[in-house]
Amino acid sequence: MVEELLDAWEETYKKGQLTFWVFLALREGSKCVEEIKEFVERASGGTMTCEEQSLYRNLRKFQHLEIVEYDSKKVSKGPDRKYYYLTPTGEELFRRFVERNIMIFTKESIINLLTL
Amino acid sequence: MVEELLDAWEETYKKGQLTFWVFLALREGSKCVEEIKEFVERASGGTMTCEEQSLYRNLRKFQHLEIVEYDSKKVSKGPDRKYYYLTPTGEELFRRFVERNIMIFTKESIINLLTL
DNA sequence: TTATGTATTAAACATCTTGTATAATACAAA
DNA sequence: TTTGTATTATACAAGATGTTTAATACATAA
Repeated sequence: MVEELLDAWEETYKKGQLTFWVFLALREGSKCVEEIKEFVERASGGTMTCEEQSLYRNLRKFQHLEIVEYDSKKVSKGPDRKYYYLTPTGEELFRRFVERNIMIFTKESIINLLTL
Repeated sequence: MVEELLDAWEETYKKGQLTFWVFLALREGSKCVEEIKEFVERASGGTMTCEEQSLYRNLRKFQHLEIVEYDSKKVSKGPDRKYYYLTPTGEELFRRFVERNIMIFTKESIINLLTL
């Protein structure tokens, strides 16, 4: 019984947190969708996951808000990939967000990513 | 412009986190709705807020799930108040949740509340 | 050239949470 | 009896993510 509650709680808890993780990913350097997804899952120790569709949707929105931009890069196979990065506005937004909110990580691997 | 984005981001970011804060509050000891609200705002350094209606709604749901119960207590003025507390199932749920998820607080005032 | 695979964009629907508003109920105290 | 307060109940709005289904664009292989 506790398992179902736990799953439901976790699912809900993570809603709304993806933006934060995307910013965390892009602060490391520009990344394509696949790399962002990998970053999120790895950096969170597997506790955060996301669908690529959600990333595409978010990134397009962030583009319109002018907080991310991208460069198209050729890769070995298939069509070009878009490598996203934070604009100065995006950087400032993230900085302000972390200043104003309680940010929440107990795993050492994350804490050093939060250094501003 | 950054201000509006920040407000919108924060509003979304906090959705789904109230459950966590309610559990955090009740782990300190049984509390009525008003006290839970005060706890959340104080313990989060003002970064988390919530409406009492949302607490009532959540607590009723938690009751049905048998993760919280309450005792009615007489107070100096007005009708009795319900003082909620975690059931053993609720305690276990919280413990498991914190084990399984990256919990995210940089403010010292919160970190010691997370001690299990 | 044609067919195939992959990245990306798009739109719609479901589910869930919180904010907000509006009522209704229950009960203590003036 | 009237008033104030705690609680329950309902409904709607706003947002986010998961999921599904298509469509578009383009590189590469056959």
